[in-house]
Amino acid sequence: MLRRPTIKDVAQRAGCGIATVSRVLNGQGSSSEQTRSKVLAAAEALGFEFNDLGRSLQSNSTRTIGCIVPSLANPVFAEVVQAAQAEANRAGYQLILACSDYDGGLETKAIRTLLAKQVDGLIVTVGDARTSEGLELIRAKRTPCCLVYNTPPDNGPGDGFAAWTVDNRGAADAVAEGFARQGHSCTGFLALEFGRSDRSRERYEGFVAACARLGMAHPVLLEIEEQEGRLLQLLGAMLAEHRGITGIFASNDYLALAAMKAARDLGMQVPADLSIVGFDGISTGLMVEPNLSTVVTDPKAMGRGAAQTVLARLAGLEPPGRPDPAHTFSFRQGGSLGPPSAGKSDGGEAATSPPSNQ
Amino acid sequence: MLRRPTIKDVAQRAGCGIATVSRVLNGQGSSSEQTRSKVLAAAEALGFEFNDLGRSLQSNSTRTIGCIVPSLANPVFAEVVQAAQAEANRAGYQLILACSDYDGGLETKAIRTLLAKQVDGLIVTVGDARTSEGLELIRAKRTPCCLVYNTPPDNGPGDGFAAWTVDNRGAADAVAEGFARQGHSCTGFLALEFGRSDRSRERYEGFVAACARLGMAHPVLLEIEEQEGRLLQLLGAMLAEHRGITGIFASNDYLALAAMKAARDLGMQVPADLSIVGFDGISTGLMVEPNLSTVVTDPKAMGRGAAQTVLARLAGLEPPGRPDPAHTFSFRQGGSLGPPSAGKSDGGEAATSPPSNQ
DNA sequence: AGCCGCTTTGGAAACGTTTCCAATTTTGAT
DNA sequence: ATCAAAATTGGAAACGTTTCCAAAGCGGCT
Repeated sequence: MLRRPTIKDVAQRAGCGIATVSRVLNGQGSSSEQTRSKVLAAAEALGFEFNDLGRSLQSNSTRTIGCIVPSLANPVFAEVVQAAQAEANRAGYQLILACSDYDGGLETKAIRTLLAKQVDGLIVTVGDARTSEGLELIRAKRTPCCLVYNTPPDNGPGDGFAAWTVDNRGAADAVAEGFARQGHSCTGFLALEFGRSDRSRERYEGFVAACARLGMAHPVLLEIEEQEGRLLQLLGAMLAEHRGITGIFASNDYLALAAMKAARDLGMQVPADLSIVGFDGISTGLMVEPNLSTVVTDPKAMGRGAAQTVLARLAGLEPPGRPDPAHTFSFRQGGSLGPPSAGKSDGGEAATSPPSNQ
Repeated sequence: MLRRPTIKDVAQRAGCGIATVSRVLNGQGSSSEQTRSKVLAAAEALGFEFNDLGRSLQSNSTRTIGCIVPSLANPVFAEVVQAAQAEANRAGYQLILACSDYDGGLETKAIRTLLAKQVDGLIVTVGDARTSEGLELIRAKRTPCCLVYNTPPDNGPGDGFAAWTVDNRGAADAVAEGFARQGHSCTGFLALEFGRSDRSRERYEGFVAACARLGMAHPVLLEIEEQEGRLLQLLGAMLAEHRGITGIFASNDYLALAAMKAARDLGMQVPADLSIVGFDGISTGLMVEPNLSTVVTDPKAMGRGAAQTVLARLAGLEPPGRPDPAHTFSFRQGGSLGPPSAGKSDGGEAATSPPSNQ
């Protein structure tokens, strides 16, 4: 009595064929009242539950959607996953999750594994949509897929993929304008794992372009490597090295918050000595003093949208329309962005407009 | 050319039997150099990849572990999942994730679905281990399972399950001592979705017992329902209603942080007018001013431990030893816990001193 | 040449399900 | 009663894989 009962066991106990059991238990085809009750009784008595493997093998569909994100430590992705899952469940699909840990090798491996498991669709955030091997695999297998927080490039593996994403360049532009409005000219861009996230790269490029457009100095790229622990010291060293910087644009809110803490620990005032702007709009940003200025995005909407896109494709329907890029983000002015204090506000190209208010 | 190539196609192209292809591609059994290269060439040419469904059906193992947590919005569970996933991957297993959204019905459904998918093992945090239907299903199917953050009861569905958990009562005791040491006597316990989390209940019960032991007043239970939005107002109303309270123990850090913000918005000083202690030790707690006093737990260790326990059972090995309950948490004294200000510090039964300030 | 033992090979069964189809039973109308 | 139509039923194939087992190939030994 170790083995789980199969449909055969039910058939035997009910004294009928397996086809009949299948029909009764799935409520399809016709069956007499008498057989129906016998089958039901047998299934009940044995505690029978279907085995999805046989089912999926036969039906060529697993009612399963794979989802790959860099990490759940970032609440943005946690929300994406949560929303995608809710949406998938509503449609009777299950989500299989994998995290790539910002590692291209793991990313590829995860995609390969999920494809082997015959997921019906995929929702994916890759490190770099221009070079991802995993996307090649997905394309080769023609599995419906939607990118999240990645911009599909014009060529390369990601070309032609559906995507729900944020207008990183536009958002970076808004941030630059925010800095300019407060009278900043000399800024830095803070990124973690810069090479492993095309989002980060796009934000940086957009910021660089916007700074140029606004006559601000070319932003200093502050790239740090490690995640745990030493972040504070690294940041301290960088701020010490680049004294002229009056504002920092961090590629995500976690970094921005860490930078705020580091600045405080270094005896600097935010925003008087150093303004900080983040990206994502995680809720923690609203809990700190001063509030974090940031680019607010809607990860739930992204996850939901991506899921709907994949599900629509699976159902043969029209995918939902995607939002106007300009509405994929909003700049939230918080207390962490203010005019640079007199002592620090330096020349640069923007010296013409001194801070005026507040 | 729509259909994905199967092992049969490879066999045909290589001019051999499917058994041979299976052996070559899996590197098992013997095969001549000549056949090997022909098979490899054919597989390569066709872009063949194994279909895990057939494989799993045959081998009666999916190399898949199911994981169910209430929500990913809580970073504690995000970390649990992350750690469990890393551990599972190391052992060649894949994690299938489902979130129950703190809903018993969804929880049962998710467990049923994962069992139907023939997961080899399960890592689960249920709402209430004493009554969970899902645990019954798992038990009936004899699927190896480890609880996380649940205490297996002496009877009921969870009885006898392995578990990696925190000593909630012990931790609540430490919190009560923390309050007592600072001179608090009249406290409140703040819980969200109280009935849906046996962790919350244990913390409350432990806190009640400890308060009694320490001669403090019976804590007021502040239970709020909604998650989004109105939390601030609700909290405000409660604090206004229970003026005598000088300290709040929140059942998790999110609530604690929200409470801190609410207190501030109400013009109260933390900790002078109101001390706040949380539970979990999420990193955000260290970023706010003042620091959040909290019970620090190690969700990564829990996730890792639970995964190891399940994996060991699958491999027929001894499960790893579980930590001494006393070491499953540590009380972190932060700035949000201090002595009550003179005006508010009241005596004994709390009714004796009417609210005085603000 | 004959035989033994080793390597290599492929047919076939099995895993649990759905579904086609043909066979059987029931129903209803004459 | 008879017959056609409709309802019910179960055998068998199919999904893609692994593995058992018997057969075939082959080298070297007497």
